[in-house]
Amino acid sequence: MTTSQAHPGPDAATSARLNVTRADVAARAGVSSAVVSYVVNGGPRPVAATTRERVLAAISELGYRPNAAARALRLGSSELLGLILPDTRNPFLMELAHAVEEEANGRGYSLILANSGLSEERELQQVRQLVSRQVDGVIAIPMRGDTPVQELVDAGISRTLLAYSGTGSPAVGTDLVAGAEIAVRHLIEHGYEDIALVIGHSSAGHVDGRERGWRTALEAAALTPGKVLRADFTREGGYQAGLELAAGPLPRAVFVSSDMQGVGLLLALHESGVQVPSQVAVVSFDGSPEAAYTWPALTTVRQPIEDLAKAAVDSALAMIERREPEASQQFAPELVVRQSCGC
Amino acid sequence: MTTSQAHPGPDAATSARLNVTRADVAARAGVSSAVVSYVVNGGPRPVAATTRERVLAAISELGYRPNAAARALRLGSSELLGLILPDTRNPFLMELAHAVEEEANGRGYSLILANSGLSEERELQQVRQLVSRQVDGVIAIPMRGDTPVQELVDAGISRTLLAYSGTGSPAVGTDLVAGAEIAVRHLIEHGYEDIALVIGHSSAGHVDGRERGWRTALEAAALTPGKVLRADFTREGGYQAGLELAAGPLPRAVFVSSDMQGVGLLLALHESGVQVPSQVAVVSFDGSPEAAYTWPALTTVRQPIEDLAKAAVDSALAMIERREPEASQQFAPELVVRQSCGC
DNA sequence: CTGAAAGCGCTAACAC
DNA sequence: GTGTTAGCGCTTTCAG
Repeated sequence: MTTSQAHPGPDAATSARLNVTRADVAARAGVSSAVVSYVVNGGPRPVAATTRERVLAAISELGYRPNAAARALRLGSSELLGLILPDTRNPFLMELAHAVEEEANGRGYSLILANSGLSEERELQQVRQLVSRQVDGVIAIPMRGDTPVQELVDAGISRTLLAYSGTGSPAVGTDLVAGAEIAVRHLIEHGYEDIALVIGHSSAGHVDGRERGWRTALEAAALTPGKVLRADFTREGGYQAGLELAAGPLPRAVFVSSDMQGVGLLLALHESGVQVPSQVAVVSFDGSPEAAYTWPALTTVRQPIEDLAKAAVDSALAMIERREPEASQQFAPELVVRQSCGC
Repeated sequence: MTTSQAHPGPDAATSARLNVTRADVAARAGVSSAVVSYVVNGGPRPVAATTRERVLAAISELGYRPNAAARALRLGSSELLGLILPDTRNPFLMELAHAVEEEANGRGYSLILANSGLSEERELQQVRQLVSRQVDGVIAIPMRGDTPVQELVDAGISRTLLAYSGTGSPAVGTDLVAGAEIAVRHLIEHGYEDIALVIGHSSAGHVDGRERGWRTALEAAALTPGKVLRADFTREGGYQAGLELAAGPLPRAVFVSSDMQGVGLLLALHESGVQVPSQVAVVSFDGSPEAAYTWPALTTVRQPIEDLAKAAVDSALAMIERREPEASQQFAPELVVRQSCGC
């Protein structure tokens, strides 16, 4: 194994074998370890300028990096956030995860990514794992059951729920009802009257805001709600819905509750020889990048991902600092007009 | 703040205020903290069955979760892996990340996701952050410069490079040359002779394996290499390449080096009124799910994501345990035939 | 402005 | 089979 030879780093003898500690730095700088602490953390006590110089020099000569585990143990705070998502392969969720990561990093926190794989049991395992790891907060898109969230509450851990509002914990989300209304109103302005809906499977006792918005927009225009197709929030789900749509009497337009489903629906329609938008117009939801590259490009309602991420991290950190829940927040989505609607 | 009231969890008084420690469990079970350690970790010393029962009971009554920071400090091992990717929004990379996460979780490791955002400076920051956090190993798709990797070497941290082979660290990757050859041979079997290439921008002193494979397959069939288009590995990059292709004299087929580019290319071709596959046939590379839902569906060369993820985690852990680098590994990709090639 | 030292929760060597 | 205890690297109070 070749180690550093002619490269400008810490000297090989020191770095070859493991950890440079605060004591090493202190010795090299001829100060106590407390002083090293003060300069590394910029406090809590002031340090003379010349001493600071010597310490900084020692740090870089030795290639010293503070040990976060020790710090976490001492402080009871790991500066780690957990992010639990139902599916880390969903492109929209990954956009979100990316934005959350940026936001968290910008505030000195790292992110542990955890995938609940759409199973509540898995979600519970992940929560426990995160609790064990002393994360300071958790941001989650939770499953329906609330045992996992309850464990966070019990552990006294900051948590904020993304997308779905929950059980007494602050939630940050997009206004789904408003988003669906925007989409459907746009379709209505095109003059379409028979407007179908593609949405997820209904979970007991809860009607998705997008379904409500679709319905209210239609009723407000004195139109009768069209066909409702329920499918998974996946490309395959949308594909199946598309086949079903193509089989029956065609609606004039469809509001599809996610871009992924929209992509699948488009394929099914193509394969069935149905023209979009001339025979069936489509508006979808989410605003993932993928939707801009379909044929025809999808008109979609964009969720304000940056806002969501920022608000979620804000909320989690506020709760960490003040140890009490924040208020929930909803953000307004926005229509992105492309070709699939007939524009 | 409402805490647990009528729910079957740890009793409220204990859990409302922070951490249950090993000592609490020991006291409640009437044993020493060492014994608690033995039952939690299943060793290193045996424990009598009845004692174990009492300890387990105390653990669940108190809702005790071991403190990973303390454990990490003591053991010098955090059971954390860092994954550094150039772009956490790239769907192919996310598939990979997902697979790595599954694999790591299955072996008791959690994953810290870090995004280098295609900048070497950012990559270096991320590496330092991970070193600080005492990650046991790092899996990375590194940028070209090797300072960041060198810092890992200096810190004595296990590292394995994904995709691009590097500077003395073990690398796990797909055999790009073979993959490109498979794609191009398939196009040749269709009888196409003028076969273009869409690939990334060439970086100094390095020819992408896919370019080499494209060339050798063509030469082996005594065909002259067609046009080479260089573009970003993004949908937009592929779109630009597609416009350029549509403008000039059309090749009979194109090998596109990534599905994302393929998606963009398809859109540009549609917009330009070029028929796929009848006028131009397309085969792309990666095997992302997205490629199955384009119109027409993309024939693509699938990278063996699961194998890559497993090998990368294996390699990282082997290095952690044995403290010496593993050998590099290459995996064979596989052709997924769909419609864009003319099949 | 700087030093000494206690202690965060855990593991494992060593005693019994 | 179980108990005692040192010490991992860090922060911070309390003395100088």
